[in-house]
Amino acid sequence: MEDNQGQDPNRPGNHGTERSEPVRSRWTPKPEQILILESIFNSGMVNPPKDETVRIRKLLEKFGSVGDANVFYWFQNRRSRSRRRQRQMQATLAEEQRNQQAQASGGAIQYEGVSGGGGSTSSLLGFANSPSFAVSPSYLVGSSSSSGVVGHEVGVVESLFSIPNQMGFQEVEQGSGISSILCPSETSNLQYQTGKQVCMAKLLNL
Amino acid sequence: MEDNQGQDPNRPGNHGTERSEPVRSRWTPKPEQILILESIFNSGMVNPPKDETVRIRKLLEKFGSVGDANVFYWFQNRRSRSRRRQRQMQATLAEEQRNQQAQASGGAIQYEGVSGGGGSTSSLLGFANSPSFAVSPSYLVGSSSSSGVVGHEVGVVESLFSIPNQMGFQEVEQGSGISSILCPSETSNLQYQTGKQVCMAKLLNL
DNA sequence: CTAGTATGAATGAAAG
DNA sequence: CTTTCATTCATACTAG
Repeated sequence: MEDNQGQDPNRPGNHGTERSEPVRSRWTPKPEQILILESIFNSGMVNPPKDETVRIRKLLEKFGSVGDANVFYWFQNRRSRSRRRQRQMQATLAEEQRNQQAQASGGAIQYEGVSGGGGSTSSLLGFANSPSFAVSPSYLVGSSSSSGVVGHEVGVVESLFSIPNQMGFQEVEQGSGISSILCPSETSNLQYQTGKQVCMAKLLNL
Repeated sequence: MEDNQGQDPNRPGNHGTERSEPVRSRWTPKPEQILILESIFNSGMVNPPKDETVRIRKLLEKFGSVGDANVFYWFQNRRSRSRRRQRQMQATLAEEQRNQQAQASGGAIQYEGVSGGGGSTSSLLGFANSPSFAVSPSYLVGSSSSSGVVGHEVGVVESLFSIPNQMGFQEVEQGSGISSILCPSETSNLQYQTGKQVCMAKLLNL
């Protein structure tokens, strides 16, 4: 078992190390899958209930094998690490502020370039904060499985925009402003390896 | 209570994370302790009463510091995750039955289970599936003296076989049948990290 | 090759 | 009991 992801070698970092990985000991989400997950997460559903998890899993399965547990773990890890980062950033910030006493000129300390400007909490694609958006019962409607074709993801992404907002909306994260999903700032780091993919847009060949 | 496992240097990935935290914040059960706990759980006592918890704690303390709370939590988590696993397995099976499509290979990432398959109730030491074992009121009754094996832990395990057998023994459910403790099927997965220890026998150098 | 990092998975602890 | 949080471990990947 664990035969997931055996049919999509278009990984950016799939350089000459392994040509064909027979079995993967753990789930390695595809870029499209990460996009979907990030979108959902950024749209506010940071903790999907059980039934939603199943729905998300089914969505993700169009791009590669994935189980409910993977989705569950993904959200749990995402939440946890997002919070941790936030906390550390705050701690660092506070410390820097304390240290500023010795710095007369100071003040130009940034961390990740969270130029949070606006209050627009969401996706460049603008689907989550659209008022009339929130009630569609399915994440994805059609979108047949185009397995392996590289240019087709766009259609997939398009058809992705119908996610219900029926979440508890417990925490819409920090006030520094969420930047784009496609080019995330610190708050939504979706690259899952160092420099593996710098930007989601690039990642999907958009 | 924090100085448990003061002799566990086999940390493979000791990446430089902590710079000032020498003590471990949470209890990390030793292999022997896990064996004991699993044995008890598998023998039917899935929810030990208070006094039994104390007794179990005292037993476990022979192999490392542990508190009553740890034992309590362990059983609670064990119960909960066992249930969850079973539920998820049922759901997955039902769904696959409904689908019955062309999905021969592919994703078998399970929720919390590690692909059970083995129906063979085989214990490498052959003490768990002894007919008189499952119904015995003690955790682990005699029948030691299977020595001659290589590990030092054997002695420890042997000394484990002397437990005052006087428990309430309330519930003996788990209708799917108790599998081996040492090489668990999905009903009793005792490895607490993927690949960390594949089998309890291996874990104890047996 | 080795070292470092990001992250999936596991699980102890605790909250609800 | 169920769900969530926090910590830890193992692994996939990148860089050097």
